Amino acid sequence: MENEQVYSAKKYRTPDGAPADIVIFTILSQQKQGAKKSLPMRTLNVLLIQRKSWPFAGQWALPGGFCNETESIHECALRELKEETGVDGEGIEYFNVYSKPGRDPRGWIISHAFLALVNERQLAYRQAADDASDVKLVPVEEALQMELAFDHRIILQDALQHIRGKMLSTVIAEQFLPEHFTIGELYQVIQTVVPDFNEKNFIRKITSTQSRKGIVEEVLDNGGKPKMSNKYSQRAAQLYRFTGYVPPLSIFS
Amino acid sequence: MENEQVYSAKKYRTPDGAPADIVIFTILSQQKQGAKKSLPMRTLNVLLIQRKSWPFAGQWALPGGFCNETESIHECALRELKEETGVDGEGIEYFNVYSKPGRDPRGWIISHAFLALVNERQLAYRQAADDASDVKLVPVEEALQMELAFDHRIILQDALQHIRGKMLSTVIAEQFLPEHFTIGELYQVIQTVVPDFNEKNFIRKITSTQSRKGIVEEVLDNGGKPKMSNKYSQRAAQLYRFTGYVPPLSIFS
DNA sequence: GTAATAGTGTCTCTGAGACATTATGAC
DNA sequence: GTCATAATGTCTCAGAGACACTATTAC
Repeated sequence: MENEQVYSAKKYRTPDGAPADIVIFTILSQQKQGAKKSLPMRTLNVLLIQRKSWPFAGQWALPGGFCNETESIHECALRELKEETGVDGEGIEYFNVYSKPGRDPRGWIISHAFLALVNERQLAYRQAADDASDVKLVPVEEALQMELAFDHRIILQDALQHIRGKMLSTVIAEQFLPEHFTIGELYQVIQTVVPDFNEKNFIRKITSTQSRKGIVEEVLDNGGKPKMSNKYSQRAAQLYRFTGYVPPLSIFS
Repeated sequence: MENEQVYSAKKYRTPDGAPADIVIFTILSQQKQGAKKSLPMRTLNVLLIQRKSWPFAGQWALPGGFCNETESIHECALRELKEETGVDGEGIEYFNVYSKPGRDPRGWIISHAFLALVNERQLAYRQAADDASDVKLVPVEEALQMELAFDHRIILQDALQHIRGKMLSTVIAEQFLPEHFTIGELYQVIQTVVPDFNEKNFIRKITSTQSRKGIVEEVLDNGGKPKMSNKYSQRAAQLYRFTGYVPPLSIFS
């Protein structure tokens, strides 16, 4: 049996590595100046590292690293996320593989791309990892203009498209929100990721429309009264939380 | 540079192979007996091959094969599909990677799973390929009960879940249909893949509902009159085709 | 008062759901 | 006439869209 394994494994040219690359998205908030209480400016950012060794030394790239034999690629991505950002993420998702011959000058290297949505607050302790001389958050629009290492621009584009679809069809917005949030915050998060998103009576649809009822629910305080927040406005807004329910989607309705 | 490549590539333990496995779905139709003209029984089937060599010799498995250095994994999957079924498929889709340590007794082998939807008619010339002693189509429900090689049962389960989501959110039903089809056929194809699918006034929704208008369009004959078909019924039914339009989906409407 | 956001009232028109009903045409 | 499927009629009620209006409260 051991013989057979060796035989089979060495018969052909084998890949030179199977890394996981992670597109780590976060939303940065910036207090609008002038206004005292107002909804912040939010921007979708992506975490990039500056490579310090060949190939593409000095260029910016997505964080990632090679997978070991003893872990699955998913575990590898979690490990890299932890190393790169200090985040114990659960919300990572695999979305594509990149294997075009010649994509990596080091050889035949098949990259597995993940995306992670990380709350700005969780990124407080981020630091440069072993093979990066620097780490920074870059607004996605800006990152897409940069000359990233490898095929990382393509990966970023794909990730962005993927996250946009997910933002509207699932409840991943919760990754960017505190546990309790106002409808205004939710709306703003969706718009930050999907700029085209524009729903007129959003509060009504999300809170009282029959078919979507159950996506969010109101948060009550000890006395059974709705919890409110006036963090962003003079008039306090009601707080909601996600229930975990996701309505089924169908183009055939 | 050449030195650096070799250095980098040989520094670590590298994978022993990166295959593509393909879940090939097809719908088989069976004339109902008794009735002369009636909609056929349709069953979702998956193509399996019987392995003739170690490991899992004699067991049934998904078709697939190892990727070469000179091709992307996507190209590899297309090649395997062609070899296995003779189909020049365009409609293949990558959906997941399987890399759990120990999943393949031959070593560290990371499998990339694709799915293909193939029309029953295109499968006419299928034949056993090099590393398979037999090929057959198995109803998915049955295949899920079988002891498949490797982690192929899991892969099949994931593929099935994936195709069900896609069937309702995109227009992949067209892969299973002739160019011109009746609303009844479309309905039946959807139901074959998604047994729970049950829409009451389907014909109205698909043909006259504003928001879905444009998914299908009527087919006209030379004289500008709607084309009809009475293949499945005494009363002729109108024929439609897909336009390629897919309405956007959102849980926030 | 003003600013900035939260939330409601009201009207129209589309369309989903539920069925019953009618249409067609080979046999 | 029968059978099997195709298609329409009709009613109700949910809900999307538009947009003006009111509410709250720190400053």
